[in-house]
Amino acid sequence: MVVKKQKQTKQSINRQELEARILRSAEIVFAEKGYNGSSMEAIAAVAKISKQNLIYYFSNKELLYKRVLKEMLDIWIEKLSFLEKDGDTPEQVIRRYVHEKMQLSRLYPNGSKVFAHEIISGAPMLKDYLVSHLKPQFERDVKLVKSWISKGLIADIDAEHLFFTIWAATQTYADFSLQMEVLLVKTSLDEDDFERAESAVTEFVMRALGAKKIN
Amino acid sequence: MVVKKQKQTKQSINRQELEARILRSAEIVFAEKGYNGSSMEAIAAVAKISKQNLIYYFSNKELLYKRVLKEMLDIWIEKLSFLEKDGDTPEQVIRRYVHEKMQLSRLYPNGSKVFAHEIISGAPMLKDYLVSHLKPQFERDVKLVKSWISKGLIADIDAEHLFFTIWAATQTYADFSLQMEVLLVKTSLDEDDFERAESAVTEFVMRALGAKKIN
DNA sequence: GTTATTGCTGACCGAAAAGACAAGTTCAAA
DNA sequence: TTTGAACTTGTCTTTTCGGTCAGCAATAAC
Repeated sequence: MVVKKQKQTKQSINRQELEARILRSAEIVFAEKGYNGSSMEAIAAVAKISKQNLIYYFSNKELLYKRVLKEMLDIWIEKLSFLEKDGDTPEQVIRRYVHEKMQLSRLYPNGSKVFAHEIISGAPMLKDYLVSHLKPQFERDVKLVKSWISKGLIADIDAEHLFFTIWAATQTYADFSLQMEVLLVKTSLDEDDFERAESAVTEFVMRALGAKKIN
Repeated sequence: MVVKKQKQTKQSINRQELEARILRSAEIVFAEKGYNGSSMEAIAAVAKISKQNLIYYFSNKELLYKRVLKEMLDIWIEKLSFLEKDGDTPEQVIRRYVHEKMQLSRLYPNGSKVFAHEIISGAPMLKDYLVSHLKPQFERDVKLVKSWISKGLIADIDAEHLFFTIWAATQTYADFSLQMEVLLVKTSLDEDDFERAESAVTEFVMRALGAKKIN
């Protein structure tokens, strides 16, 4: 792809920084309030600019929302490519997959929540993207898992539902973190919690694959 | 508890029916739009009554929302008591637990979604309920699982995170059903899908517990 | 049948929010 | 230093929404 070389003026730098700050702010508000519950005013307040200025950068709410969603999804698609490196065993591939997904829950909890709100709501703004981007990757990954099964490398499990379970089990640490905080009596999930979570989920998945040795 | 005997007039019967219809309608709308995105007008439209009449039955939106949430949670708490019946093995208890949870996802997808929206949003109206009702049950259930571990009845797994994983893996079939429909190229998840899902999840959990035989 | 209670509706209000618009300010290039 | 573009803000309009209120209609109690 050709990227137009842009002169870096004081303005253009400010612009980039401010856009990024707006997107982060929007993510926070959308995660907490959903699309309808979030006002441009509230987002502007978090970004510490006026509402009118926010509208100058993102001319309307829907556009801003879609940008937030798309940023999250692009990161996911990128990080979760289920590629086999040479010499990797299925176990290694899946282990890395779970690790990456868990990282994403930890690093981008707000984006994850925005996505969750959107899917639960019937994905009015996202369905096309799911079909065009997520589905091909899903189908490729399922095919790979099935080939492992037919080669006898892993147990004969339900490949599609394996993915659903991995996604659910990892994403829950972003979306439902509040429930866990209440149950574990913590104000927020810390690094240790995520480590425990990751090793619990990893072990869970490894056993599902029929791995002989766990550690 | 003493229940006051109420005369069953034509009016009181209608009232009960209409209240129930309103609650079902509210559940549908809240599931799709979340609290903020749902208008009383929209709920009234689904229930096929006027907005004013809706307000006559439920004097404000917050109250209606809390009723919807509470109904769902009461059902969950009731169905998901992790009680050992005499002679049950841990495997049987957990198998039944997964089965019940899966049933709830199938039978009450809308209530589940309302709950999910609420938790993701930081549970502004639910935190107290979680602490007072869900937490004690969780702690009791975790204790039981840990006792099984110490008796060597099941593998040495992380009890807390086992629950988180089971909840996530089962609830995802209600909350994220749209994503699955897209990926599996279906208009809705049918009975077969739920059966496949349940047996996949059950098998995963059973393996995690270290069960020797799967089928 | 008369009265009291319950159920229901149309008209209205105030608050919040999206966005348009115009005016002013800062900055970079000539 | 001037000029035009990029940036910022205050004001205003329109729409949506939660909720009130007065009055009408149906039903139950006597």
